[in-house]
Amino acid sequence: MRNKEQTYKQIMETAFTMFSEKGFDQTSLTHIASEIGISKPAIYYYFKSKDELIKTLFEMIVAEIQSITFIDLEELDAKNVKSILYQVGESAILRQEKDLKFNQLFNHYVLLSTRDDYYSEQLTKIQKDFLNIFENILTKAVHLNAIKEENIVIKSQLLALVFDNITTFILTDIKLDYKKIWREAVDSVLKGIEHDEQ
Amino acid sequence: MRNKEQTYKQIMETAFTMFSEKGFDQTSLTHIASEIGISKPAIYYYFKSKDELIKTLFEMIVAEIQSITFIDLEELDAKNVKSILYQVGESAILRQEKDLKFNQLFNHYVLLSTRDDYYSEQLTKIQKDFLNIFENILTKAVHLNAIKEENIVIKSQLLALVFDNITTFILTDIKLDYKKIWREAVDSVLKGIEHDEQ
Amino acid sequence: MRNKEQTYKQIMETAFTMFSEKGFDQTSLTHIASEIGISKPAIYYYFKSKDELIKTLFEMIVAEIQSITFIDLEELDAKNVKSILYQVGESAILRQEKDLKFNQLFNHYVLLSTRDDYYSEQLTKIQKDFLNIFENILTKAVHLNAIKEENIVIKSQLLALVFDNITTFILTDIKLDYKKIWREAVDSVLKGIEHDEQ
Amino acid sequence: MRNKEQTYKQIMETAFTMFSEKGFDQTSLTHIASEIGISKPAIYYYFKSKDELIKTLFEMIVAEIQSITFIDLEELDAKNVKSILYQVGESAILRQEKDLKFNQLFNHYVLLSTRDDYYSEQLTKIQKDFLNIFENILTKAVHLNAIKEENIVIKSQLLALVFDNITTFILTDIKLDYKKIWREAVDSVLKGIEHDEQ
DNA sequence: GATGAATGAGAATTCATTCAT
DNA sequence: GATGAATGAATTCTCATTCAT
Repeated sequence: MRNKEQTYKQIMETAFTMFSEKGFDQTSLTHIASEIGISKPAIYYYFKSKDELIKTLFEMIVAEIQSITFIDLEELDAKNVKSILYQVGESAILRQEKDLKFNQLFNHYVLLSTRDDYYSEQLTKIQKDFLNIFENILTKAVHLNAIKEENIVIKSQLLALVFDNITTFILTDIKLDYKKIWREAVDSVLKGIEHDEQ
Repeated sequence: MRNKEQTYKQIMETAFTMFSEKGFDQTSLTHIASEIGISKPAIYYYFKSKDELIKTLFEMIVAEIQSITFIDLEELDAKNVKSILYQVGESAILRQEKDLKFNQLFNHYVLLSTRDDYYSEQLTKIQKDFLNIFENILTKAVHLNAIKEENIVIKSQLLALVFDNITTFILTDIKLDYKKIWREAVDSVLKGIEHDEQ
Repeated sequence: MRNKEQTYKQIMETAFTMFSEKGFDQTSLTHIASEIGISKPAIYYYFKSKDELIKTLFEMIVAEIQSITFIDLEELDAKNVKSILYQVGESAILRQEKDLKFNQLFNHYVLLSTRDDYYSEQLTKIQKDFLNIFENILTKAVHLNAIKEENIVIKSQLLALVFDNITTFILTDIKLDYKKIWREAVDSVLKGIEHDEQ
Repeated sequence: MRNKEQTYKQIMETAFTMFSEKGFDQTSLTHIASEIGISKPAIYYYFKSKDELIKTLFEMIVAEIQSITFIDLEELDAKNVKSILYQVGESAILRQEKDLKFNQLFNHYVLLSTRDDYYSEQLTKIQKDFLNIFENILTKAVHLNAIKEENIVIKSQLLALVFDNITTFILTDIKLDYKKIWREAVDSVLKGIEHDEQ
């Protein structure tokens, strides 16, 4: 009741958890408020509407995704292409296994995007950025002479699809060795286009 | 509209369309009934509750998925492993591009599964079946001496993930050459483990 | 619970009374429903929204006003101009004294019209019709040679204003002899323009 | 904005405008506060409650009405009865055309009076004062031998009703020549009871 | 087979009001 | 003098569900 920042944070965190677990429609502000132990109108003090809360949370998530998937291409050199690629996937797998809620919530936004243009546009942007990451890595690798310029657009899209779906599969009850699968993906895709010294 | 079977069918079809477009929570029985031009209680004549309608629809979808993804391993021989794999993906891509609603609705069930054990269990089964398809193909290919026995479990899981995510990506606004991506996936995965005569 | 027409009528009547007594904002659907002894959603079965209930009631009132203020000009002849005018006012005064709620509710619509174009337009129409009634009577009287053609537009507007405000004043606690006032208005206005035989 | 008096004035002025435009129920303290640029609780520093703000504003209006409708009977003499009466109406019409908000707000209090005895009593008093003004003028005119003592109570009430409704009609979209109507009213009412020299 | 009429529960939102600071 | 933070109560409205007919 005293600390503004704290209440705000609590709302965001509780919303994050509840939305990720039950979706937007099944999570009422009454639920959120009573979970935190505040009154419903208190939420309205911080957010103009439920939609605004959902949107604010989305922006937070987007920012986080962008910071997480950021890769410094400067680090890339002829020798470490593969290990960088391994690492990108492995760190995502690790994070996802630790914070299942994150991707879960993200999926709710994906469905929300089918009925709301704002989310639809934003998500398309994110997905494109995401595809670009792998294309940029492979393109740079070509310039570095680490791999041959062969079908690299398609190959990078393939990697992106695998990467993306691994994080989704982790949400299911199916326990696979996702790290190995990712390494296999990287290996398979690069096999044959790596230069000899690699 | 008088005919029992017909009304039932109409309810199922309308539910299919509306659920896929707006999700379960955003589709009320009132909407469905008025879309068909029947009264709301009429739905209760055919389905005990909204949940039961959702479940019945799910069972229909599951049956359809199983019939669609069925592959007759008998057809497989040493020479056509790759083309069979190509075909599996391509026919799925074709179908999906024609009937976006199907996968869209499936995604709603995926999210529903996070808060309902019944769906969670069913979906896990489906995903496992799905993983098995590719494992069975590759295993058979090994027996047929078409490919070497090298990491084939992981490889088949990799193919399954790509296959699965292609159908999901088709739903987004991002237009990629999914057929090429799938061929690349098959090629990459089999590269190096194919026997010479292949 | 059984009779559709009855429930509808009850809602309309209760809304009529409560709206006229407390205005639209201070009358909640909960109030109306509990006054009738039905549930709140029952009202929604008959009216799409509170606004629609308000509008339906308005249309009823407008129809009633039109039927009440209708005057058959055919009845008018050179001898009865004054007595017809007396009668118009007296019957309105009588009705208003019997059904205070009616004009009270009408006043709420007048205020509503300041924030809703629909009501604003409708009310302007009604007021104009109303002004026309007196103009038509006086014009006809001129044709009948009952009165001289002298300032009759202004005179008819004057009568309309008096007529209108009498019904409003009746709502207040001030008891005046409204019939006498109305007769005085008619007499004053016609004085000097009546033809000799009148 | 720092100054106590000034903030008080701003609240009163903003309340005046907003209440007159949207009525009491549709004007929230939040609206008023944000319009002024102060916090909602600040209003509570000056007024115990919303009701008190409404009441204070009412008292201000009543005072203004009384000052506006005050007529110095001393000015009246046998020659200027009509011109004084013309003037009373014309200045009211002029003022009203300039400040529509005033009468609009007054109307809100009229409706409020139907559910609140305080306003009901106050308004009755005002209306009576108002009726008295015209009665006093005509009575004085009789004493001055300007007009005959004939039905002057009813006549003065008639004038009051016309006067009152003119200011109300100005609020509607109907543009009439209110000055002419008023003159017609005065002329009609006095016609026949004026003394010859008049 | 189907519906008209109705309901209880619960949703988002707004408001006047309070109080520690 | 003024406000940030919060609340209880109320509002409109929607929904899944029921049941007599």
